[in-house]
Amino acid sequence: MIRRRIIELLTRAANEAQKSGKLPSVALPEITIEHPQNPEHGDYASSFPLKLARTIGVNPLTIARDMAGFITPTPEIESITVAPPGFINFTLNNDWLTGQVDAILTAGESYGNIDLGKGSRVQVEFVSVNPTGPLHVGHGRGAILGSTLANVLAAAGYDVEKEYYVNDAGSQMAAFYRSLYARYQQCLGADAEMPADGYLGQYMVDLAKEIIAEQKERFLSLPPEEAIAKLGKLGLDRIMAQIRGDLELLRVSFDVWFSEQSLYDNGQYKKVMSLLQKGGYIAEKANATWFVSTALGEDKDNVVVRSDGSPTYFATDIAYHYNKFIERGFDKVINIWGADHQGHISRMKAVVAALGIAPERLKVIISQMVTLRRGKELVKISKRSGDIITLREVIDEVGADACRFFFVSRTADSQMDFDLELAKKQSADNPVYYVQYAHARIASILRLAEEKGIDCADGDVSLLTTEPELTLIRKMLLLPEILEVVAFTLEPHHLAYYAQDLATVFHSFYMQCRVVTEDEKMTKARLKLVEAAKTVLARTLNLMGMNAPDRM
RNA sequence: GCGCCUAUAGCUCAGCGGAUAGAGCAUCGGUCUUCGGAACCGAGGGUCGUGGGUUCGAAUCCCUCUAGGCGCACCA
Repeated sequence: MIRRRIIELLTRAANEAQKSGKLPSVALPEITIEHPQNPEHGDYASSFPLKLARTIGVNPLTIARDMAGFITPTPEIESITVAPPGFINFTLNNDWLTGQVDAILTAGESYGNIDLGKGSRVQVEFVSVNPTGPLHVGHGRGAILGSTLANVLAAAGYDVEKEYYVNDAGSQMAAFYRSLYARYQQCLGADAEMPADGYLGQYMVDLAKEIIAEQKERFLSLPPEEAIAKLGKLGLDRIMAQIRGDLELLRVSFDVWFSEQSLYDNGQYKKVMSLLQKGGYIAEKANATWFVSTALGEDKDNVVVRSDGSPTYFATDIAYHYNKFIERGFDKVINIWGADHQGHISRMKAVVAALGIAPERLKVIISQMVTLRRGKELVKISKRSGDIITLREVIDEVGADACRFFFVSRTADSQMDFDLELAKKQSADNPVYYVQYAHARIASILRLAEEKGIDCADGDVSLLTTEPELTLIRKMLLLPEILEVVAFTLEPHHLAYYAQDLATVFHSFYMQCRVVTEDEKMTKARLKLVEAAKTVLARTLNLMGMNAPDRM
């Protein structure tokens, strides 16, 4: 990656300058470069001399000049200039730039890949919704965030596993089972009351009816406890199938579906509890068992086992993270949670620390709330109240591509409105079509060339010298940098902005440069360029889990 | 009361401590009509919520305040 190359050159120059005595031997600040907004300042610029000036008290412009003298010329770089008050600017060489078109074509679908992760193992756990009902838009946001992030991390050289944690144990599931039993009885004309903490949505009635259609009234005669258990299992399977189906529609897939219950069945829960006990992190208070978070700087302790003997959600999450880090040995674990889990972060970090794991290895991304609207009308999303618009309905209305793009283009930490009316009405203006259109346009050009029997394999890319052509190449070269940023910050929205930028630059090129003309040599060169652009666009769309259509 | 998130153009949002704060939509005005017009080019529009501070330099970092959201369970 050219960005890395330039940073290396600067680092070496700084070291050489120190050796020669032009710069004092002090600890150097980190060398950073950026893309100047003004093209006259080149492709890359470093303000390193300005930063160093502070610590050593030398005129930044002098530092810049001294350092520039130590930068060894390379084929990639056309010129290195020094600009006040102390910038070092780099301009890329045109021959090198055009040569990158061939490089992109050679790389093909792997173009953009970098080796940031060096094969280290990362788990991305996301969605992990309790199987008590259908998914809603908020879950969709987490799903798209997680799957896009996983795609990018894989491209950045990490060994990625995607996981869905199935909460098939615990009190909320118990409430779900009891609700299902009540609806089942009611649908068969029996007298039954919904539990106070029950799930009141219409989908529970539908679920009961589905089960009745298949299983008839056979559970009616069983003792309630047994009926609840058996019905519950059937209900759980059906809801999980529905969730999987919804996620598939969004092109979200998982490598592992991890069962909460298995933590008990496999003894992980017991193991981790005795570990924490030995570490002195467990205390008995008021008839319950507590994790002593206060020993690790937390505000308060947290219950792990209730006074009735049942473990809390926090208890299984402790076992789960023990399993992730210790049993399965992930180097890094990324959890994507909804905003309502914010308060859970610090105590989970405390747990991880108590298990002797560096807390930085656990990254939690909080995706803020999505409010759903139809025009001005707010639609409440609550599984219990029952008045829900499901994720599936939203996908049906706006389509998976638009849905994905819409969610991925906003940072996780700001709340967003999802206006169904607007999403539908403006779907033709949706940026997703703008980007996909660029791809389809290129495909169309390539079809034309094929019809004419033009083979561009021997095309000479050095003919690509005009501004629109070089601008397009420059933009294509940014993809690896974008992947680096996304993998580092865990903020996939940069990808969506890049996709739009790339499409814009292509459309602009298209307007100014005709590809297929009487000029055979130029035609072949531009066909190569356009094919490379198609490669980069497709890769970008695919990383976002979107289609790159040849026709629309 | 405490913790976390947010506040940037009319609207929806980008913005990595750096050189003139950007994009889409909307508005206004152009291009064009031989590779797909679902396109391109241009213009207007901003005291970056408030008030301080750090810095050669702050939308960006620190503090105050205001407004909105989410948490602060022996729910998950």
